[in-house]
Amino acid sequence: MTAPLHEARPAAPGRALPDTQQGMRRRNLARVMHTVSAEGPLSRAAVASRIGLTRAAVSTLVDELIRSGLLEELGPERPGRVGRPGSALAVSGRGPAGIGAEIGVDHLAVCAVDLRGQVRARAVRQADNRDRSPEDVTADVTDLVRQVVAEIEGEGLWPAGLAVAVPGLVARDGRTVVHAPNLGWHDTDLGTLLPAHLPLTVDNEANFGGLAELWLGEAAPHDFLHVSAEIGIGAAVVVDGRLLRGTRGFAGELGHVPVRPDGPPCACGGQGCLEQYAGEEAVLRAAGLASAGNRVEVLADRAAEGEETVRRALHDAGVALGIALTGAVNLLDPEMVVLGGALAGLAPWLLPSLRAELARRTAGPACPVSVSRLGSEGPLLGAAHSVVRGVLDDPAAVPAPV
Amino acid sequence: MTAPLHEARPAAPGRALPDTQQGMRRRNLARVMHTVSAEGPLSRAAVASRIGLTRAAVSTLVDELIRSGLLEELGPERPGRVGRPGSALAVSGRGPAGIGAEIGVDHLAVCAVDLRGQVRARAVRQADNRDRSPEDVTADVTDLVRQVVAEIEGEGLWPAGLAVAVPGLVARDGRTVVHAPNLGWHDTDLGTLLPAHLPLTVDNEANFGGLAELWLGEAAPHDFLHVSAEIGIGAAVVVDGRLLRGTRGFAGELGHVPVRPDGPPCACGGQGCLEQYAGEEAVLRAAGLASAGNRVEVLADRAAEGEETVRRALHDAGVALGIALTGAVNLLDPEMVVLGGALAGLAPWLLPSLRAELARRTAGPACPVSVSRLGSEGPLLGAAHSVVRGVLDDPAAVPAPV
DNA sequence: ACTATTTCGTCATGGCGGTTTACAAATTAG
DNA sequence: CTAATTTGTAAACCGCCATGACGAAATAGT
Repeated sequence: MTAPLHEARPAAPGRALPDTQQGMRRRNLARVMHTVSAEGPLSRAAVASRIGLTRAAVSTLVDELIRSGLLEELGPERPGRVGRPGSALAVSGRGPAGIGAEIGVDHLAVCAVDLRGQVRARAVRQADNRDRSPEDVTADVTDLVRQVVAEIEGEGLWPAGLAVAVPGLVARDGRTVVHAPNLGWHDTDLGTLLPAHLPLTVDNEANFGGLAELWLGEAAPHDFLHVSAEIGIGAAVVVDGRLLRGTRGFAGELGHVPVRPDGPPCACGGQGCLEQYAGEEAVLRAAGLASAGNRVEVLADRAAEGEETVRRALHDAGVALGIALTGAVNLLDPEMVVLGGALAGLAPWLLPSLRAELARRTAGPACPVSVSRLGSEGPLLGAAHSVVRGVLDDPAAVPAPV
Repeated sequence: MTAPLHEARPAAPGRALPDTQQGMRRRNLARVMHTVSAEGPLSRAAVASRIGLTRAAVSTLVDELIRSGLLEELGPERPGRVGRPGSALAVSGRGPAGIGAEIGVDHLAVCAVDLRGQVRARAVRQADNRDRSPEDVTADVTDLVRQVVAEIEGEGLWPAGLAVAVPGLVARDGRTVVHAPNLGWHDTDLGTLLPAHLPLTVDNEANFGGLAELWLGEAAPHDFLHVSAEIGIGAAVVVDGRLLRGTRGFAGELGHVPVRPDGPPCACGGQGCLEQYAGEEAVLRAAGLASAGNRVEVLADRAAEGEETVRRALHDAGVALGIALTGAVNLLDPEMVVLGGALAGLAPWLLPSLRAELARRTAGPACPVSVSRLGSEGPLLGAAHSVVRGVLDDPAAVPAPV
């Protein structure tokens, strides 16, 4: 069946379904799953009042979901209030699981997440993937996926799909890596390289990081800008709970927003792009650490040690980020800005100047800036969860356990 | 019933309706209306195949819509093909109409648009509204609305709602003008000042201009940035056919995107905002026309006459716009950028430098920039049409003709 | 001209989905 | 121990779309 499902862009549950009775049924199944998933164990009556259907209707929906193994009956609730206690329903800890994978420049990671959102298995492999061929790298990924799948199958779980986060631009087809400079990949169709028996989604790691923040973040606002800097500087734009992808899938390229129009030239053809001031390479150079193969982690260490050059470099990067974000905030009026990925670790030294710059340039209250607690785990978790969301969004489309 | 309807943000027809049979019916009514409205006269069978329902189902839907006066039967189609010819259905030229109003700094305008999208009546009043009290201005608007309504009532039309475009920031409640510098209005609730018997929507004129482009524009893409400059420089961000409003309703403030971070100070608290380079006042000053009460029209005249200072001023404004738009395009990856409002008239002198700047700073093909043919009519038409869209989006909610 | 074919619109029937109503079960309040 | 409250389910009902059959109105072929 490999129903197209979601393409990692759920959040508007099943709007594609036809407006027929069957479509209605499917949407209502989805609403039950979402409600139970989001608000913990709930009785049928509680679900009914939340989604606006009658108890009787919810009963039949729940029966169907229990029969397909997506929901579980936990037994009677603790009374507390007057009246017959309900029977608590929870999302099943067995059944379909989402497989997430991350292809980083120096590591590969795969994990499995069940419908409850728990990570049930993971596998990591350190390797310098710069300039390795896509074939080699995907072979390793396939290997890790196999390990993880074998591990969860012992626990009554089976893979419902695979989502892969890559450090680069991905076409809107959700399969093709258009350009991944740090890997040296161009127009690479991962659909032909990865296991064909699993529904596949490929997306930018910044996008998956943003989705992770949307689904798992503490503040978890509905409209925000998630900024991360692994390769270049990417932003995930979340509007009304949906990820903004852009016509070609290239939205969120914060790294090439002009900060000083007469600044140093950039590979993109422009001048004074944000990346020239706050990109990994630029900051390392400004901090005097460009020589060795140093990476972001080193910056945090040196800054913590109080090294003045490093602190100044990060301060300046914060200013540049503040300028670029002022533009973005004026354009999008988000609820907040979240710093994720490598930027989260550098936040203590970036935030003061960043916040100051943003506040200075804004009339009225400035847009709040917070730091993601997911850190570098974001993209991997977001990928795995996107598969899970796909199941919640259309439970009826889940293929049989076999 | 004054159902909340739409708040001028339709496009995702009726997603608010409950997933029950009645909601399904209402959504299907809406789909029939949209289809007939968008694709001209159509037979029941043609509608059925387009929206994926059976002919029988569409028949009952159409019957209901004809009974409520929203659809009309035009009679048998010209045969042409084999088989019995269908009976052409069209949106009714009588019935509910949308009333749009525009409050400009130097004029008021009101118009009525029928379900077919035709302008059926209009009324304009020239008046300098700077620093007139909201009470006085809205009294005039109410007067014009009354004129227009009287005019259309003779033709079997009746007003289904009023939408007002204002030159300023509007809160998300769709009634309150938070800040309209050129009018001198602050936190003004128009809901208490305008006729209470009509469902009211208030929005930024840039937003309505963008919606007009979406609904009436030639290219009519689904994802674009509509830039206009009446007061300040505003942009309407349209994503996936929906207007992006932002958390507080302040999205699209392109005028305060930093262009040169160390540039001249701006009233917003920032420095080097786009408005300091491409805003009306800035351009007039650079063109040496600041002294008199000159406005945008004068610029176009002088530029057409070949006046060098004016041309240089517009060239420079184009460069600044190009820089700001580079940031926006990188962030949003729109299908295109559309210049509207006063900018449309100045396009011949702005476009060359704007396009060059955008192309220079973009890797790969640059985002196309086009000029709206709606010009200064955009906001008014967008407002009126937003009411019409509201009717198409939920035909069942239309109150009785009385 | 006449028949076969195609397509349109409608009607009767049926299935499906949620609602309504009623009721037994399980708890608290008094 | 009774009254009140809440839960979950079953039976009857209603609304909505699908199905299948039909007459109507056009074309295509002989």
